[in-house]
Amino acid sequence: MSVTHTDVTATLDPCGASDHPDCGIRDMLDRVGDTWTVMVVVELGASERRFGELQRAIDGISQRMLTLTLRRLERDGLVNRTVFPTVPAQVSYALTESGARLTHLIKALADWSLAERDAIAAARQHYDDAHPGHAIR
Amino acid sequence: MSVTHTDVTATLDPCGASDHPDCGIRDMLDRVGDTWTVMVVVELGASERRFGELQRAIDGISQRMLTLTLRRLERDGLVNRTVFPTVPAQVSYALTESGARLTHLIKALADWSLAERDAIAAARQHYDDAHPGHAIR
DNA sequence: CCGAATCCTGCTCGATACTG
DNA sequence: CAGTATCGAGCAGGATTCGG
Repeated sequence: MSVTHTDVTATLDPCGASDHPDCGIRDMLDRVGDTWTVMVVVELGASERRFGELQRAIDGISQRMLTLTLRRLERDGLVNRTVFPTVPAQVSYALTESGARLTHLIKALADWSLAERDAIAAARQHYDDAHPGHAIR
Repeated sequence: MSVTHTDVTATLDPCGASDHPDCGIRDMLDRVGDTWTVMVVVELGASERRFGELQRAIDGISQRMLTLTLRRLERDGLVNRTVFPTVPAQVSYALTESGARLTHLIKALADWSLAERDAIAAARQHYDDAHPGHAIR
């Protein structure tokens, strides 16, 4: 009873799923859904970081993916890249204003995940029990 | 100055990027980031739908992906599947309570996307102008 | 009408090695 | 330290076909 699901379509309708396939929101969703983007933004949300610091902080990320992720974020104006002409070179990354706002969105994602995780885990358990051998994934 | 990015790490830290690789939040992010999941949930947020209706409403989705997406949502307890034993069979899908709450999250995503889309488009344009030939993606 | 099964392809990502 | 370049494996996802 508490939850009503009415106004989402109001927001999405002008460029919603029902209409033309590409509406710009997809680009954003792809980024948020990206494994590494979220982690990088969270790290940078804590404080400005250097390349190597990020790589060490984010477990399992490869040089390549860190580079790509940072480039995309930079391109989208969510991260600032600063090069210090020292030897060897030092490069620092920090969130921009837009990046900081992205941070709020990620917080919403995290809150939702934490709130729903138990319910979803239970639902999965129940489903898997009811459908043995039927591996969805 | 309006935007502070402090408490995100507070939320994510207990199972954050800095720590162990898998913390459950990733599962959720993967779903939200999924191309079709969001569209399906938005459609179902408007109203209960049948399989064929969904396929016609969501432009470009294949049978296969619609099936897979719905199965995952069902498994996670976000969608209820109801079979009417008519001939031929009719199957209806509707959001559960949890699914409706997911709807709120998606609204947050959509709001953010709309709010930032112009800034990001401009940033990209600027970046691409400054880095010609350097295709990030 | 709903969906499972099979095949096939392109793209993403990881590993590795090399520059400034 | 901070990247770029290249190659190869794995998997997501489209097309197609068949079953209930």
